[in-house]
Amino acid sequence: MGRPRAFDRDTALDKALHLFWARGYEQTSISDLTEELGIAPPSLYAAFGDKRTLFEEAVARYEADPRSVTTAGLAKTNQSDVLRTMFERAVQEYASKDHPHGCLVNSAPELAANRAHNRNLTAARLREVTEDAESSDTAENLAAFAHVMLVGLSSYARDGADEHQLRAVAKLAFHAIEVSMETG
Amino acid sequence: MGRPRAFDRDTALDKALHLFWARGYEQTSISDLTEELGIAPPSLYAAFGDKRTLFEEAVARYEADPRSVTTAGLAKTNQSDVLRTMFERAVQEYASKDHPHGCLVNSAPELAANRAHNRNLTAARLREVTEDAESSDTAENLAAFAHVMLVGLSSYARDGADEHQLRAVAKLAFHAIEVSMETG
DNA sequence: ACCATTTTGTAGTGATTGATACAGAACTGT
DNA sequence: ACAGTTCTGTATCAATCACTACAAAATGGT
Repeated sequence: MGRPRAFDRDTALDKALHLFWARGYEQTSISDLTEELGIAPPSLYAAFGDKRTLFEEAVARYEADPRSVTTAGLAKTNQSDVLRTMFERAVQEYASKDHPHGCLVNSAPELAANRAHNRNLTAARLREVTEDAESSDTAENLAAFAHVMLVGLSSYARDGADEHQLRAVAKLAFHAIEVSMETG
Repeated sequence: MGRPRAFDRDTALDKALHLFWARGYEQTSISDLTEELGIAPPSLYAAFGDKRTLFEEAVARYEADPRSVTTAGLAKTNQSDVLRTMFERAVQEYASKDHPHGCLVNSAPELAANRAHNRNLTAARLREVTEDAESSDTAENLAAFAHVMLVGLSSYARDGADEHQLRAVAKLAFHAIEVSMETG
């Protein structure tokens, strides 16, 4: 019913996501968005609501990606695999040339709630797959350490570090985790 | 000569620093600054130049503080002490109630050059205090790991983590470093 | 007392911000 | 063919951005 939309909403959302990813929420203006998406402001507002709503939908799209670092880790069935998978995925993704460097969620100051959610998911998963019951009270600490590392790796990638440099750091971090799990 | 300044330049710079620290460069407007500093725009511009120059001077003031995390670490005379000092200082400072949470340099996207500088200083110091010559080629990796941790801890503190939570993460990180140094 | 110099407060600059009013265009259902 | 609905493009809106023109006020030097 009515005049059909002249652009593809999904690809437009994807372009918006990449803009927010590269520049951040505040630094991305409506002018930037309408130019990049090739549409006029009224079309953008009709399709996505206001700027904040568009940002939230873009973040939701970002987090729904199965390539997501946290999501990939949660699929594993023991603590070591969960965390190694997260680090390796971060190393591969954060410096990728296919999209802006770093992690959208770990870069945006306004996404603290998302970070807390991911950290909680990780902690819950680490508790879930724990075999030795005595190390379960450190699941929160392990998750906190892992996500602190991810934030740091994201920043490092944004500052220009390549995959090789990220991996060198991740290797040290994973070392810490294995030692921690052994000593309980 | 001429009419004397009606405000103290040094305390004004300090207030500006705290505003930038809490909100970031782009998110801090001239209006915010003139209101917080209690002066009118012409006074601000006459005393500090434009916004960017004021920001740079504020950052210089921030980094000149001897309580600075990196500075404190560089004073130590062996690798373990250098890094432990940095972590402990970060844990104490990043969640302090005396000033905005986190680290100004590790939070601002526009301060990548400062981060690289601090990382290089740390790597150089770690190389300098190395006794075992064979572990010297990992000084860059150690420094990179440490500063990735610091960025992550800064973000964690900004997200609301308290000193206790930061210390739990830092303890794991320091564990990683000691293991790495032992295994060469 | 007067001049030169610097700061102050007021008021405003043009540019950009997020968001819209409005009219015409393009579709569907009857 | 026509009504109803939705989208598009132009042309804005008020608010805020970083920044400054201007004149009065406050000093030191002579």
